[in-house]
Amino acid sequence: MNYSTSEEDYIKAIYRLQENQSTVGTNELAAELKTKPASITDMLKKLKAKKLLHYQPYRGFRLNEEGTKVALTIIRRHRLWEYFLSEKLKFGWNEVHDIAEELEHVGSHTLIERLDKYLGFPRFDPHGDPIPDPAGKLQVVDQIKLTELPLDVKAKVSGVTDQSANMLELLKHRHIAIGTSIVVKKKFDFDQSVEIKTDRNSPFTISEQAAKNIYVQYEPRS
Amino acid sequence: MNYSTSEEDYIKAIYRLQENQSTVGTNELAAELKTKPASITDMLKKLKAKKLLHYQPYRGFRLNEEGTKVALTIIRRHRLWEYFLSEKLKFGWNEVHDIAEELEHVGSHTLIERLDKYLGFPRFDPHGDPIPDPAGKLQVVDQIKLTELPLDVKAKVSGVTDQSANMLELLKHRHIAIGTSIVVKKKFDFDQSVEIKTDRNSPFTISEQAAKNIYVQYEPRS
DNA sequence: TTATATTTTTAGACAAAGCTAAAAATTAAT
DNA sequence: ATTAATTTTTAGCTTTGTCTAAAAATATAA
Ligand SMILES: [Mn+2]
Ligand SMILES: [Mn+2]
Ligand SMILES: [Mn+2]
Ligand SMILES: [Mn+2]
Repeated sequence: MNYSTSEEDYIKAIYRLQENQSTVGTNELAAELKTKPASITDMLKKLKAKKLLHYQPYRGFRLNEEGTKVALTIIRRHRLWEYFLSEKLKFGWNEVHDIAEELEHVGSHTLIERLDKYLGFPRFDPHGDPIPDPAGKLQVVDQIKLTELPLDVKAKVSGVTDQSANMLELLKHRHIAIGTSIVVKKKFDFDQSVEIKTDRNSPFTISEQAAKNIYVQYEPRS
Repeated sequence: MNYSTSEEDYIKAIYRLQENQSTVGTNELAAELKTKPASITDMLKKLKAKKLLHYQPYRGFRLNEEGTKVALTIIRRHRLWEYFLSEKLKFGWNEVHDIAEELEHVGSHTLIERLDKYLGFPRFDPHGDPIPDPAGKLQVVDQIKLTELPLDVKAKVSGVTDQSANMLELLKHRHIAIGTSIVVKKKFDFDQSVEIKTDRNSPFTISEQAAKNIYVQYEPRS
């Protein structure tokens, strides 16, 4: 089957939202895609007709097996292009997303497989997110939130959940990137903020809000 | 200004057609784009409203300066991607066109400039066609048709006009590619067919139809 | 358990891009 | 100079994907 750019973006957004919740709502998806709820209902009918999701009017929706597979191939394309842009064209990790958002819709199967090979079969994109394999299997990563890391244990930054411009700016300012070594020196119970130490900086404090969006792994990367 | 995928394909097709003739017709463009004449008329009105071409109903049309500039930036994107696909991803020169036809519509300006740099500022695409520079200037190439090459003068294949699958198959079979050294041994006045000799083959004959689509240059490449 | 608020769907419109069939203009042929 | 053939445009319909405003369903609160 072949899907339109719009359909692909909807599928991808539903996948993203249903990772946390068990079922996705209309308003929520409308906000995610910056469209209006009415448009969501329309598209849901089409995607249901194409048997990509379970959907009971008023009851919310969820991708089925086929829909999930489609989502993962789009995510694969997206993340491979992000890797290309960052690794080969030297874009900053905060610049790659928007361009990949367009490139991901170029359909050719061979294109993606050759790109993958050319890039050396990378397993993580520049944001630390795993790249699904050709069959749509996702690497399981043993990463934990920075807020869950025990005191004085050295770990490496492996991913960032919130990839908004604001968050990326904060990380850039603190010289935190994928691979940065990091140790939590203190947690303040008052506001859950954490004091951390990286190789390149003297200790500093970041908010809980920031910390819970940063993922780390114990030393050896899987 | 920003143009839709359709608009870009129309502009590019008009550019291609008006290279030979002074003015382009509706049926002609419809054939080129595999659409119906009525659709052409509709789109022409839009492009005229956007001031990209001269157009008098029933009288034909032609890109103006602005339209030509737009056409050349699309062609630039197309040919840079073709070069990438062929050079980096090892696609055959007969496979790159269709994929580039999609990639060319990804708009980011920086993307194209960085891609250009990454590729080492190539000046010709895999079919031997010149890549417009960032300002939209086209290399002038001193190439002539194989039919115009004098007898026994060594030249190099520099381009192919007809890039249909059939033509490319013929060239592949004869081991003719961009850069191949070639000498015309004889021209048959009866049907204008030419006998040629390449490095890798004993002499053989090709039709006028094929020969006039092959362009060659005298030894030093500009 | 009614009343109120929120969420979701429906109804009706619109712009982009395409098509078919019919009308109009232009060109070519008697 | 008519008539015939060809080219081009117009009129009217269709499909996607979007929107606003109103109606319906569900959830929350008094
Ligand atoms: Mn996208
Ligand atoms: Mn990413
Ligand atoms: Mn195209
Ligand atoms: Mn080409």
